[in-house]
Amino acid sequence: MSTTAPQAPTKLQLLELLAAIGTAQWRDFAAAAAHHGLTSTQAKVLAQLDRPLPMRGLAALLVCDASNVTGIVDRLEARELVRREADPADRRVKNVVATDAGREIIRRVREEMQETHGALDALGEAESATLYALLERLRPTMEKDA
Amino acid sequence: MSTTAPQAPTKLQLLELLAAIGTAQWRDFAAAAAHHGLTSTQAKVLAQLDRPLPMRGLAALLVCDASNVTGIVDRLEARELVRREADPADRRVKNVVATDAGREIIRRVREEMQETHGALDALGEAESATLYALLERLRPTMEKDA
DNA sequence: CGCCAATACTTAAGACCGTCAAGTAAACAA
DNA sequence: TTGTTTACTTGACGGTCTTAAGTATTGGCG
Repeated sequence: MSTTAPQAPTKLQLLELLAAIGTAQWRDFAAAAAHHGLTSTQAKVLAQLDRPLPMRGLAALLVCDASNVTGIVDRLEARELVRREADPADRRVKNVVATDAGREIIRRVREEMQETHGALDALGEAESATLYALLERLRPTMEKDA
Repeated sequence: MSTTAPQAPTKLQLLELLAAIGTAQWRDFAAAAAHHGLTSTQAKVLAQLDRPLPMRGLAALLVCDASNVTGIVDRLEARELVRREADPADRRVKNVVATDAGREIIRRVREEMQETHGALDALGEAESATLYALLERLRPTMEKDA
């Protein structure tokens, strides 16, 4: 009953494995960020800023209170990694934009991550594709809130 | 060129997907913990206490400084979810033990997690097995530190 | 044995993250 | 205009985490 197919794991085992992978990934991210003097939260914010985003939008992406974002952006702005720009259409809104320095630093963090996670290189192309497809199926359900 | 096999994802795509899944999982865990008045850190500690562990051991598992553990255990102990017991063999050591209440509360958190992540139920048995095997292969490399 | 280094834990100070409650300013609608 | 909603900030408070210093115990070594 188990020639080619691996043993079927219990749901709990799978859950725990997923958690282990998740925390390992998070630790690597935090380490890479720290290496550049950023907290993981700061790096996470910077990672969203491919395009300008209002404070409110950032809060939504981070799933946290808007007042929290104020402080994080304050600290990033103090280091010139980010800029607040007035929105011409609505003067209540402040759009957060990554500076060149900001883009550069997050690029490096990602690079370092990618380097570290060369772990993925251990997978062949077919395996990568399979993993990707499976995770892609999990995603929508997991990102719905409880 | 894509009859049965899915498209091969770039390493970056896979990395981002893995991150997305990781943070979704973490959010669910935090939410379940909060539902029982625990921070995610506290829940994480409680989750380790299947068996008694010295403070030092906890710090190692959490990959953080020992002084940090003192505070976390203080708060858990104040709520009677955990107890410090003197180690008979080495009087410097304090073993942390989950109380019945502690075991019960973490059981419920897990249950709620498992409930939420009924997302995994969407996978068939064979798919679960494949996913498990793939993640299991990633694990050792990812858990090595940078 | 007596001394000294290593180990386990705690304490205190300081930074950051996160929440809630309250406040300001602008937009918008009746 | 008046009142409501929306975007953001501020302040207070608790939790997490680090670093540096301090206490107690262990264990090695002359």
